[in-house]
Amino acid sequence: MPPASGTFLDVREGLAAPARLAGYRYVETPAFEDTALFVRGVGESTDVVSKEMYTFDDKGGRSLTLRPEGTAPVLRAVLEHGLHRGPLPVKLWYSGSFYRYERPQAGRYRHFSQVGAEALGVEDPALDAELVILAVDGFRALGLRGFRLLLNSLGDRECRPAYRARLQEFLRGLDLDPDTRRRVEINPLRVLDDKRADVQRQVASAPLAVDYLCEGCTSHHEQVRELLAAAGVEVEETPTLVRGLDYYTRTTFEFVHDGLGAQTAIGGGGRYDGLSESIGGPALPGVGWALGVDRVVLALAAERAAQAAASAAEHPAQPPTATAAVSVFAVPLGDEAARRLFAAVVGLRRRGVAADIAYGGKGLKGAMKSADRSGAAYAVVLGQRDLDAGVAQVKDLATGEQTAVRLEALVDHLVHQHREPPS
RNA sequence: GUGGGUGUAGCUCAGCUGGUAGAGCACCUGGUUGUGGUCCAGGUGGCCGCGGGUUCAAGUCCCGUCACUCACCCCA
Repeated sequence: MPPASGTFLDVREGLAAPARLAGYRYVETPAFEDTALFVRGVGESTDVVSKEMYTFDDKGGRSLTLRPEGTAPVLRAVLEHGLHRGPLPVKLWYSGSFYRYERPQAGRYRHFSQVGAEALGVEDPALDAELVILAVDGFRALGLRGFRLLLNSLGDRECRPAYRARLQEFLRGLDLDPDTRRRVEINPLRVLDDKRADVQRQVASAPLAVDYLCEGCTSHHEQVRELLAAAGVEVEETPTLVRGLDYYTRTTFEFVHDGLGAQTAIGGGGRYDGLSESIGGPALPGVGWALGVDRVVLALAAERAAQAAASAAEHPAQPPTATAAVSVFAVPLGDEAARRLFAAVVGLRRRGVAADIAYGGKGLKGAMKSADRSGAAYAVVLGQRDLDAGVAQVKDLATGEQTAVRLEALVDHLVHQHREPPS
């Protein structure tokens, strides 16, 4: 709801802007997909698939699922429409709502919003680096400061099996609860990601993926790091970083922030070279990220609150800032004036000037109050007296200064004023 | 799926050991028959989340239920 929705929109556009500049093109996929896409793509052993999906049967008996993430749908759409047969890489971005059936809490909603970007068809570490840089630039452009980038490599189909077996062996020797023991068998890497202190203590000495990477993965990871360093992006190597979706290989990263309550991630992603095959497509490497719009909004709010608290210590409380929705607000007195000003407002809008008018035959005082609340720079008052004189009163709401402007020249005058706003 | 907290005016909240609903802000009107912000006066606005129970009497006590919220697991 406004006014927060304004920030929401800014964040959504701010996160997408760098990707657009980098040649990513917009893709829009359906809000729901065949359930099997997520089961096979995201992975049956993940929490997302095993307990967090909004799944239902449609009237034709098909099992559908409200999308819990964006990568599998984008890849599905690319394969279905043959974009991977055109020039590579295929670079796409998206923005929209995603759904996960979980108990909501601060920063975690059942219906949330993400902006995502994917680069498909080329296995080049420069794409991994490009994407990370685009996300960092998006955050920075929005004014976000207190975020960190965690980076890891999970290996590929060549080296991951050996690591997985070694890790499994280690985890089986620990004292873990039944749920976690089950996870050791299905998806051992994710046990490393457990936040609980006693689990963390036990896995502190676990074997790490970095130590088991094959030559190809080591080289890929090294190149990503070098490119990020060259771009001035600070990285925290985090060997225990494992993401909750099964399709990641090699590069894995997460952006974290402290202002989200119990949540920390404001975005994440990585490489997913096997995903295409697992959903029945050809071999098609890919890398991408998803950034949480709601979470970035919260992170920005947390930073602003911290800043306000800091400056409140030095300065007295500042008045709430009115959001300027329009720059001109028309105040008509009587039917004839209302017709004339309505036409003027329409004319202003058509020439790119944000304008509004008092509706409902409000009295002068009430209409002026509306003008004030609207945040407009100018009010235009028109009554019978002015009509008789062939003018309208243009009032600068900041200074209170008021000048008569001939009616024929009113729109031109305001357009001009709008381009050269009062100091 | 598990645990805690909260549901009263548009918003933020008060309402004591049960006695029939309040404040501030917002909104509207007037003070000013053609001028906003400040000030003053007045006004609109409540199935007290919903259902049941106890009682002469329930916003208040009891049971159930729903919603919201925070946290766990996990994730954006």
